[in-house]
Amino acid sequence: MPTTLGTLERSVMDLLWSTDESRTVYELRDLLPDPAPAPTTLLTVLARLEKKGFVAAERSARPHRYRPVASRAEHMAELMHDVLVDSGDRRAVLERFVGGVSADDAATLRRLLDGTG
Amino acid sequence: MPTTLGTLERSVMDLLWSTDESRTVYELRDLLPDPAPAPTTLLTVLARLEKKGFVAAERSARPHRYRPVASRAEHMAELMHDVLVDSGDRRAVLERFVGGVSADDAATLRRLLDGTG
DNA sequence: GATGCTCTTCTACAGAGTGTAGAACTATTT
DNA sequence: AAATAGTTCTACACTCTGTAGAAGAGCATC
Repeated sequence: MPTTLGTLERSVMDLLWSTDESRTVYELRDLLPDPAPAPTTLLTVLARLEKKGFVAAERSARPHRYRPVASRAEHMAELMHDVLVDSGDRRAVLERFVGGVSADDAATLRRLLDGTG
Repeated sequence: MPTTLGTLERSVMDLLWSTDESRTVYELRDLLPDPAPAPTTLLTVLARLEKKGFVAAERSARPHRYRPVASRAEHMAELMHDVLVDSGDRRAVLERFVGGVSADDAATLRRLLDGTG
């Protein structure tokens, strides 16, 4: 099973991540740009996202409600960790990584590492 | 065009990344675990990797020689940057990221940010 | 320079993942 | 019970990847 997201899957996750509320298929459809996919399409996509562990469904509510399992930040940080893990040489990668971030990001990193974050 | 790598594509990149020498299809075939793919299979994969910008081919040599365009560390750092870029909230992601790395990695990060690297 | 050998490109196909949604089914409301 | 709203099942097309044979191109030797 892939851990990556297709374009529609990603759009749906972005919508789910953008609020603390859970969403129904019909709400999602209204939030997606024209031409919005059919509700059945979204339900298929949500079922797949659920199988992949990205969303949880609330099936007691009648239009079922969906919410992300992890926040966007959690997910993104996890992706970065995954990359680091199978990168081979962590130090070399971190060096390149730090060398490539903006001054702002570097400052943020310093604060976070200091616990002054 | 996807920027991700399939399993064989990744195996080939790992081999190319593991040395400074360029490699021919036949060398790669010998380095891959049994049962090794046919040379034509590897040539197809290498052509795709070239199109994706991962490898450069030296076509003057007669068994063509292939080398990675970027080092493994460069590639991995770039992946991490990519994630950060489309993560929405950089600070939140960095916070999660830093919070999740090992003590060793945190120390490495501090050194790199200090320039004591 | 014709013949064979080596190597590359072309073409093809199968399997997985994703976007897409109708048809069939289930639950709710009136 | 009938109508409506919502969900699941099934299906198909397209892309990506792994796979490699067939056909073509370049090279070495007689």
